[in-house]
Amino acid sequence: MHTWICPSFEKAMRLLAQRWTGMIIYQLLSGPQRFCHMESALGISGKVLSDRLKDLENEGIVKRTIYPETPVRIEYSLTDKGLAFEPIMREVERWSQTWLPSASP
Amino acid sequence: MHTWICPSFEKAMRLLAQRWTGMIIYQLLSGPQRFCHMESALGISGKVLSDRLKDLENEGIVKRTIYPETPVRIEYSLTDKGLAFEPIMREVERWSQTWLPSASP
DNA sequence: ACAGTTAGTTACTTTATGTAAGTAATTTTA
DNA sequence: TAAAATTACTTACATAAAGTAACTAACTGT
Repeated sequence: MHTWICPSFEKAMRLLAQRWTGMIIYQLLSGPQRFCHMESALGISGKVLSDRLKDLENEGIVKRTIYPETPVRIEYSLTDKGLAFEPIMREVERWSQTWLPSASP
Repeated sequence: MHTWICPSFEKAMRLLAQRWTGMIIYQLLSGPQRFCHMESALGISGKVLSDRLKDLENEGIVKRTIYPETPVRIEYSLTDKGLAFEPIMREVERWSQTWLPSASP
């Protein structure tokens, strides 16, 4: 059994270990976005994006806002809890730039 | 198509989005460890741990050292590339402590 | 000799992810 | 005005990844 790792930390890691979760949060760090924009920006399928956004909404990380314009516009954005991922993303960025230099063309 | 996200960043995220990868790195940040110790500390199955350690070795994040004692001892440790994950883990820890306070008993 | 440990592997099941097409409500274009 | 496109999804199905449990092989301690 394993009881020696902090459960909060474990849960956070489990979130990030869900495929696409991190990329979705990173994508939303650049501002509120619509479903189909995220779909093409990330190269993710509608099904998985839909699932992930629902999960992230349930976790209180993403907020779904309906603008009842005509046509209706639905935007996804980060809550404070989601915005607080920024330092993590910055460190991932730093690590990747140091240790995974882009391949030569 | 999606070409606007840095490929290095994407690769780093894909690493972390592999289940257990983050937890294994975190576990090894506390020092070199043997297979069966990690197995029980993380509550991961031997099969998956074996797979992940192989992947991480190929990525140059984990080093496998054989001590030809009797009986033979095999230890897994982080390379510099692996140790450089520490700031990321610290930020994940910080986020989790702020936003995922442990449930009441 | 027998049970236990270590570092795995193998076979099989379950879950997660990906792919492609479909839908319903609009809106733009010919 | 009919046909095509867009948005925000869902559904059905295929494949890949993870989990479970049992097994192996080499040793070791009792």
